[in-house]
Amino acid sequence: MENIDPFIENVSGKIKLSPENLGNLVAAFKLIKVSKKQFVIQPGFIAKYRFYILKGAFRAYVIDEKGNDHTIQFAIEDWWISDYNSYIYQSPATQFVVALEDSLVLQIDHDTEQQLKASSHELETLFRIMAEKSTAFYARRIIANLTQNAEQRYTEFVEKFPKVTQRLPQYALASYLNMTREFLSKIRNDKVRKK
Amino acid sequence: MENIDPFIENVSGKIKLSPENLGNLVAAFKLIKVSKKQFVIQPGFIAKYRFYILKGAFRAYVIDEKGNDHTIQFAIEDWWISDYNSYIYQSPATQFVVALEDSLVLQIDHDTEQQLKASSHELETLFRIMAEKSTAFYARRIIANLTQNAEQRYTEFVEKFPKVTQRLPQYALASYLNMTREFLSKIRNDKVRKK
DNA sequence: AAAAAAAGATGAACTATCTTATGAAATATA
DNA sequence: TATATTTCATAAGATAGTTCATCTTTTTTT
Repeated sequence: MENIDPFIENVSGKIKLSPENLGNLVAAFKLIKVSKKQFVIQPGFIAKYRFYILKGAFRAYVIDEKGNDHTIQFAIEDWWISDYNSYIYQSPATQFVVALEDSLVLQIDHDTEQQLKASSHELETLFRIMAEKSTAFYARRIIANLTQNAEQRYTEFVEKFPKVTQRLPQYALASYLNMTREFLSKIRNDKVRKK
Repeated sequence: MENIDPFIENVSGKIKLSPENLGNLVAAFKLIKVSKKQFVIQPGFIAKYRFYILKGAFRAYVIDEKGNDHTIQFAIEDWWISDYNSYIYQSPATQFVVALEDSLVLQIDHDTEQQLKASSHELETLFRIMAEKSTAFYARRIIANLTQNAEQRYTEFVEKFPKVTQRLPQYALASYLNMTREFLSKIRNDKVRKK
């Protein structure tokens, strides 16, 4: 069996669960191997699961009319990922979610999550806290997009998520930061020259 | 006493509460009059409250280094507003939240909300649902910003929120849509000419 | 109702970022 | 390990969106 300690720690950092609730929570997740380039969510299909990453890296993105892709979310170890509009409303996804590396994830399906939340106040609280943190995280991203120029967004991202930066293809990071890959390439090079 | 039926309906649309919980919920809110141009949240201070708007309109915004302001959120009747990073983490706000009209709001403070959520599984569920919806809403805004150009963002906003559009100063809408007031003015005028 | 202040329109000059194209480097695959 | 594929770098030309400055209209204040 795989080591799920990081998951336990992640959850415990949000709320202290009773042994029973923790047991039920863990039991609700299924351990899944996802190989590189494999999709776990695709547009048109309902996102049945949300994923906790034990090992590996994922990218969620949409493709616009012109065929350009735009990264909505990254996730490496100890992050969660899904297409939340699809998952929460159980409506067709608009995003692709793909593994960037051979990965190992804990998967929970929407129905099971609902039962879990209904079964225990404590577990409901856990998911409430997770949702609140997501809201706050997205709000910060919106503010960054509104107030910063391309170079500032890049610099801030690297500072905040150095580990993520190293494992991402540059074109994916560029599309997350709302700029072209060419422009990100230029920014990085200008930075090096300045030094 | 003011009519709070819209609030009851808003909550009931998210979850069916027991009479007792509904009573406790309502009791936790305080009815407040806010006059036009009055601030309910300011940078540097902790956002102690979140607000439900019974009547009126609000705008949340940040001011960047250059002195330009950027609208993070609007709210009219039956919307919630706060600086969520500040409210959730009880850390200093970065946003201003100001009344655009003479308004009437229901206000709940952070401590009371925590007690409420702790006191009842059902109420915890309510706030979990609210947080999930906020997450999904913000995700859609991020996607719109990544995938659409200025005119498309404007057109979509007007379609989605016609009532909000009518009550907002144009400069505030421009800054929400991540463009200058001059450019929004041009877009609107180009649209009129096309017809 | 007049005066002052704020909001919106307009246009010309400017610039941050994009587009297109091409070659080099790195990575994946046969 | 050779070949194919993907990613990254670079640069010139194009453009969506900004900046600045002025004028008109609307709203607020006196």
